[in-house]
Amino acid sequence: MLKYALLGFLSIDSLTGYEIENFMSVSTGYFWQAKLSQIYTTLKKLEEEGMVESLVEPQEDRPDRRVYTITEAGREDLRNWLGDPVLELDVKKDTLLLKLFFSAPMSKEVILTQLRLQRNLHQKQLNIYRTETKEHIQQTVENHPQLTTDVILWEATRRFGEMYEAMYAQWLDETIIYIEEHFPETAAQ
Amino acid sequence: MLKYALLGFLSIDSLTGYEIENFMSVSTGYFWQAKLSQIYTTLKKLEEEGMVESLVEPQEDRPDRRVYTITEAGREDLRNWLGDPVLELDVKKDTLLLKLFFSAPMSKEVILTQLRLQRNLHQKQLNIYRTETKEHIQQTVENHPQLTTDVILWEATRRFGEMYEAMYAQWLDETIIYIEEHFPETAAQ
DNA sequence: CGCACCATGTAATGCGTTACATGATTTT
DNA sequence: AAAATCATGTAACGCATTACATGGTGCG
Repeated sequence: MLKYALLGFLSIDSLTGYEIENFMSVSTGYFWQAKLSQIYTTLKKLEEEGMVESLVEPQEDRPDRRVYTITEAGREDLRNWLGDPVLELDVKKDTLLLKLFFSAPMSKEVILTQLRLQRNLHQKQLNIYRTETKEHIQQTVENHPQLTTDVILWEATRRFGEMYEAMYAQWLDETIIYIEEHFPETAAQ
Repeated sequence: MLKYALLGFLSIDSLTGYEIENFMSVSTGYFWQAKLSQIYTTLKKLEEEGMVESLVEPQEDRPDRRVYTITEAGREDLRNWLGDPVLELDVKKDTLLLKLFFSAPMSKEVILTQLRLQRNLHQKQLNIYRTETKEHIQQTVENHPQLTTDVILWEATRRFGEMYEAMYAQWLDETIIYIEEHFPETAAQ
């Protein structure tokens, strides 16, 4: 599926693998990520499939840049995928929830320490969505007015991130209070 | 990490791979899932590592049941993992968000169809958390009063699922209205 | 008559991460 | 002096899914 993320970025502009990784980490990164190594190998595969083409720009004192451009076949594949209805919900693996589920043998304090730490992490992420991510989107529309339609959708995904983190922090607050009041002092086992 | 989910289930009771899959699909399934094939191979690996032991119960007219029991080493490994602080947020891959992010070249109607379909899926999942999952937890505590402490934590994860789906549905409602009012009628490209 | 449930496993394939390999320029 | 940025790629490994292989019982 990374395939379509790459085609998506290249449908906006021709880019190198390195540049795609940069954009990804501040945009789709919160719901779709990849390491550089996987981006490079996937781009290579996409070129073999005829979905993208690459041109090498020689550089001095640095590795040459390999700039990828989407082909018409790539655009069509992307459009078909975008139009395909999403019929199933993605399972969202969550380490904290998994630990909490099996934490009955742990002490109340260990559980609360976990939850309070998590509270900080989610609050930080919430602030990122509200400041950095928001600014990033606003600057894009100022510098590239032709992306106004894209920006409407990017802002919708940013707003999702904001609501998600606010909900997570809220749930943690409630859960911390509940555990403080109802979890037995001594371990169950 | 599936390793710890399996140790977690076996820390509550001795079970077969098949039974673990059944419990998983109605409990941790929403934040940690695995296919039977992976469960079987992982249990085998855990036995080689000395974390679990298995006994074969012969059966007639059916494959013999292989019942796994957690060892003291397994319990210790699980406890260590449960106490380890979770320092990073899991990236939650979301196909719908990825599609939406790159949907600027699609028509307004295609996008709205996607979002409305998704609205139904999340509403259904919300109902499952509110009815089936809730009943399942209540029956567990009635049939196994010694699991009262576990059930406090299971209910917390169920509540997370409920809040998550309610938030997702809410975001979809707002996004649908926003797109209806602000997305251009003709494709941007 | 077909489907779901019970019950176990292996093999092949695909997706993703970590480690390896290189190396100049710019910022702190 | 150390770390981050720019810039590309391969190799090894680990985690996850799909397909293959087997087969009886019970329900609608």
